Amino acid sequence: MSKNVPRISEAEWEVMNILWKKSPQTANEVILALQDKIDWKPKTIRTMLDRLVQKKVVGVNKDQKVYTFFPLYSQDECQQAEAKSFIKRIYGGTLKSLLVQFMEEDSLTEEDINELKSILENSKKEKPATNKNK
Amino acid sequence: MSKNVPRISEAEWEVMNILWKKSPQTANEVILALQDKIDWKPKTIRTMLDRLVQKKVVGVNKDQKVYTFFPLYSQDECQQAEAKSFIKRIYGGTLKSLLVQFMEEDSLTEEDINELKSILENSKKEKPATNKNK
DNA sequence: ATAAAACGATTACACTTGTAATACAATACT
DNA sequence: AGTATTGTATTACAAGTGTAATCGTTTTAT
Repeated sequence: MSKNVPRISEAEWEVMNILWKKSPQTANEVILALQDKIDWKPKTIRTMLDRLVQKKVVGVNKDQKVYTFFPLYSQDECQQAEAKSFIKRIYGGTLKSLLVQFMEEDSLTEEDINELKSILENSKKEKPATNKNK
Repeated sequence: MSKNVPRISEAEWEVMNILWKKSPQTANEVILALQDKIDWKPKTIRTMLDRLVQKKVVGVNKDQKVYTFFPLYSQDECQQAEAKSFIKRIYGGTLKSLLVQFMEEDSLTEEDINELKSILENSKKEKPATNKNK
């Protein structure tokens, strides 16, 4: 069903990733969490938060003196949305070609490969009747 | 060694995809090729081409009366660059998690899965000493 | 109670992107 | 040769993004 997630900019993703790890969080907590990861001024992070709220990707709780923020979409939903459009744009729609490329470039270790294989194995999907349209 | 590819915007990718399919091409050829795919005015496509030239992602041959355009980077290089940054941003760097998600969402058919598996199988990479750092 | 510090709201500003239109030059048609 | 057409160059313009700073208001520490 995937409601359509508003678009999240590159910089905004950094903030979302923090909020998905734990929420709700105050602006300051987010700022601290991002501190070592990215070199942004606190005000900048605050701006990102405000924009995410405007976009309605993040909610605010204004009940306490200090606001807390929390995601309004699951990380999965958002990743899903991005991945779909990304793969379509860059790879003409097939996950396969992405994987092929990673393989060819050998950016995957033997171990990665095994892990991926086992993921695929374990997908003996038990959905005989769950025909969820195309 | 992957020179660093300039950033290609979403709309620009459409144009690049056309040029990678065949090149060089005149602006008009590109316009025709995109015609059914996207609803852009010819002028718009022309703008994209010009911007790609500015960014030095596309080259121009001005020797004939009508210019022809051609990519300055391989499709692989560009996909690589995008995929890397994308996966990092969205999936915290692991291709695995992307795959897992596609699996879970069962957006993959039984056949897709088999195909992916065989890709992984066939990667009995013969590179015993090519230890390419982490 | 004041002063300092933190928080929240508003404003800034340049660059990129999507989406063209206008102006000028070269070609092509009549 | 003159006019229509096509190609190229320049310009436009609003929305989105990266990256904050300023201005009040509320807390907090002295």
